[in-house]
Amino acid sequence: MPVKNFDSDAQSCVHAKHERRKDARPGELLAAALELFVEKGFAATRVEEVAKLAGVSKGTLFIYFASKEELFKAVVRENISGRFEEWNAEFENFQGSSADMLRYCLTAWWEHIGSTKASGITKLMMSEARNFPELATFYEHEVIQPGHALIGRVLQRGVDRGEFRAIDMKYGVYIVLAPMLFLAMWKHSLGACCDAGAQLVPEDYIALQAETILNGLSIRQTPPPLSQKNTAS
Amino acid sequence: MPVKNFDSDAQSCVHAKHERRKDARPGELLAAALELFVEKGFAATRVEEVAKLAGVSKGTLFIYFASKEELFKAVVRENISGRFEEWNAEFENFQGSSADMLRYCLTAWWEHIGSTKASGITKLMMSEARNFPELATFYEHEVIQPGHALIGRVLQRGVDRGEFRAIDMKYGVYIVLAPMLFLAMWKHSLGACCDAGAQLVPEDYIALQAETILNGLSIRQTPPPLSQKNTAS
Amino acid sequence: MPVKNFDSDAQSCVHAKHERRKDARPGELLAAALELFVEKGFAATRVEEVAKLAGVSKGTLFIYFASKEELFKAVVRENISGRFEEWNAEFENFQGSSADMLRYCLTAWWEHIGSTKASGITKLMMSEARNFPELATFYEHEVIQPGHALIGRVLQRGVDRGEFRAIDMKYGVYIVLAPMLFLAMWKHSLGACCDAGAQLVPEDYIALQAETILNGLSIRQTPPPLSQKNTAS
Amino acid sequence: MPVKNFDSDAQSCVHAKHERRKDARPGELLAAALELFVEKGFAATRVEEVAKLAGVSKGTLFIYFASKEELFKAVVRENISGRFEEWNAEFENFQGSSADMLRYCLTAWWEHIGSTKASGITKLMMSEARNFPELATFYEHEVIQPGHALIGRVLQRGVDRGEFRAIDMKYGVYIVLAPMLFLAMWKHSLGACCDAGAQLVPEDYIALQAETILNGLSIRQTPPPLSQKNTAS
DNA sequence: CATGAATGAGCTTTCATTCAT
DNA sequence: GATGAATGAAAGCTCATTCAT
Repeated sequence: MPVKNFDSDAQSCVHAKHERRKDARPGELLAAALELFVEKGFAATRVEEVAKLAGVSKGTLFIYFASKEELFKAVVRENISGRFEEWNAEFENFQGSSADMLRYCLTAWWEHIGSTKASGITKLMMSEARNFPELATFYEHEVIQPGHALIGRVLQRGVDRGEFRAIDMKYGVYIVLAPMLFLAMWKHSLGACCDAGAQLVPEDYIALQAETILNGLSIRQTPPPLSQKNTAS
Repeated sequence: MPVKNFDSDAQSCVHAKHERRKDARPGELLAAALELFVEKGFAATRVEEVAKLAGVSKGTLFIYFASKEELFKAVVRENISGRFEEWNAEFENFQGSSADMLRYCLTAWWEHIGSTKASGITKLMMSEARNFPELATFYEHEVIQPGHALIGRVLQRGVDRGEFRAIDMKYGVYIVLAPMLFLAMWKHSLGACCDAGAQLVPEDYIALQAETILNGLSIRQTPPPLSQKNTAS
Repeated sequence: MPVKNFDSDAQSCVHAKHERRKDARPGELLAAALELFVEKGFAATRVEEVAKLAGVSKGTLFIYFASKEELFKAVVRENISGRFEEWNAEFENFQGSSADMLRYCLTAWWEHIGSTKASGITKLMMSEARNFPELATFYEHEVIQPGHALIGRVLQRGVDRGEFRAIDMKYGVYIVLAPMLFLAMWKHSLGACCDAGAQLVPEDYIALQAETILNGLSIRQTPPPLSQKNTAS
Repeated sequence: MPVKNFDSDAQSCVHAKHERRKDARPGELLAAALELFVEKGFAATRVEEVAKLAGVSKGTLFIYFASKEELFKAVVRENISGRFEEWNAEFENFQGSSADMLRYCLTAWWEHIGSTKASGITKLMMSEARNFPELATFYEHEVIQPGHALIGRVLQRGVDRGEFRAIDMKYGVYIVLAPMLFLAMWKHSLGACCDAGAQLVPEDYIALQAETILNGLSIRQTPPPLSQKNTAS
């Protein structure tokens, strides 16, 4: 994830009062801001805390970001750099069953997004979208639409190849997305501070979701009987 | 809605016009606070706005709630009042297939929680849990654990009756919960302010999730082949 | 002067912490702001000082004025309330020589403007006009133009009646205005802090200016010889 | 202009291109500072702007001036360098009528001070005198007292030679000074940003002031009758 | 010497909280 | 009880000043 580029070994050197590290600063600040914004929310995070976590003074932050709001926008943008081009290419080249493709999607998502700080953006957007409509629009174009499109293509491939049952794709994508996005949010909220969450192993969560989804998408020999309200006595 | 509990008997007192609904104040404040906290988050909501929305002055709010934090806690507590006793009773009395039971769960959840303001609590907890650990614990005991237990019983009933395949219940409950909780959060965040979200019809979303989950939990005649990494050429 | 309306006996009562004097506040704040802005300039005056001088807290100031800049604008506007209507009426009704009229102008100006806090506005505008173009335009319309017009009428009356010699009125008005405005500015700057200024008695200053101006405007029997450069002695 | 004194011999040093004019730096900084201080006032001028206008970095400014205040003081001191010795010499040598002498004073003042950046000092002192008492005292000794003395001598010469009427010199000097100093201030404040000011031609302004002052100082054949309040015409 | 990244005191502004009415 | 004027701690942001390079 982009943020990682910057953290590297910032801690390893002794900082003098006026050490110049101009090109490293923005990344360090963005990483610090991401962490705190995700943890405490935008409004409850003080710029001084961000600066402190990045190892600089309050004033320095404002050299690189004109305002707290600009910092927020930069955090979101920084962590959304188009990964979709790469993923779409992977989709084109994938050889294998659609079930495998879907499993790969989920695993890769966890590996590259879910388990990294980038997953914090999901929680951040959910928490702050309504306070930053401009960012919400940006996020919709940069993440939601490409994401839906990609998952839609994966599912459609399965349908086209007779591997998945036909579904309304508009809602179908959420079969895959909802469990993953919930995981991302859970991880950064209750999962980070309550017992129930502490015990959840993401890989196991994903494994069960994957098999259930695949089973759910499969074409059954005998469909389950349509239910009538409180049918059986 | 839980909040209503508070106002409910407010009508019964007959005073002069100007003093009417005096004991309804806390309920009105809680409703206003829920709405604004959900929309803007705790920190970004001003108590004056809450008071205004409730039709009282800022000072009045502090007569009923010692601080903004106490107001927040009251909002959460008030809106997760134990409905589980009732629901557990429904579970005991339910006559019908486990598939129907699960469908009923999802439908009832939407009707009583998802579509009401109470769903905002889910978003609130996700956004603020880490700032209110005490509340997170409370929420875990009052909502998460009973919720998991209830869903767990529903699924276990299906397994026990040979209707659902056996799964690790610790993760199994999320098969049902994740799509619903994601819907609740989405509705109050991006869904409330971006195009993609505007077009989502919750009932249709839930219907597809329900059938997919049931299909996913079903015992298949022929299980899908275990996948090897990039099996087919 | 408008400002005076407010100072009255503010000091005479004992202030409790939360005493309510809502309608008196703006005036007290404007008076305090005028004093400090004139003394130290806009930028060098801190809002907290203004509040303190007005006997309120920092926060209170912002209840009445949205920003420091709005406070500044209000100070200027407050002290410019149209006195010109009244003065123009006086002009119409004046019975007497134009010399007397001019003397009366200067005396009245000192009495109602020059000697009061309102004269500080002159210094304030001179110091800050270029930082507040919007206010400069406002001041031009509300003060400069009516002022020039009024003085112009007074002088023109004298010319028309054969009392004053004919002059280009565009520059003529400054014969009267310059000495008065200089006095106002001097009084609030060097005059307030240096020995030379301390000894200047405004009434005497004005008396001499008046007689010299009148003499200067008079129609001489024998005009002074046109000078050639460095005429022989 | 005084500032030039500083640069003057800067051309004589022959270095490499990049090092050229090294010793001109302070002069360039002072010129830049004068311009900005006059335009925006001391407090509202940022040292970075001054440095930029002088073509150097912020840090460089502090090599030459210990603080912003010191820079301000240097600007004032630099621009009021004693021209009075020269002017007093001119006074001694002047051959001609006192009227001519006075006309020459006004013309020369405009030429050497009024029309140059040095006139900005007048505005600067008026605006900031009370924030810099030390400078005010300095200014009083270096400018005000010599200036008053010089003008006083000119007027006294006229009186002594029977050319001007006798006046109290303490106030008499302002007959000459007030219109000129007002012009200087006007030019750098409202005159620089409002329509009324834009149309004022200084030479014409001075010409009319000169003739009116001379007329006003002249000994009249028939003095104007002492006015009684509202005397009938 | 010159630079400009970094600092942090200081200022404007906000807003939860108080309390006289 | 209800009000809303008043408070002041706290937060965002600025900018004179420093100093390693």
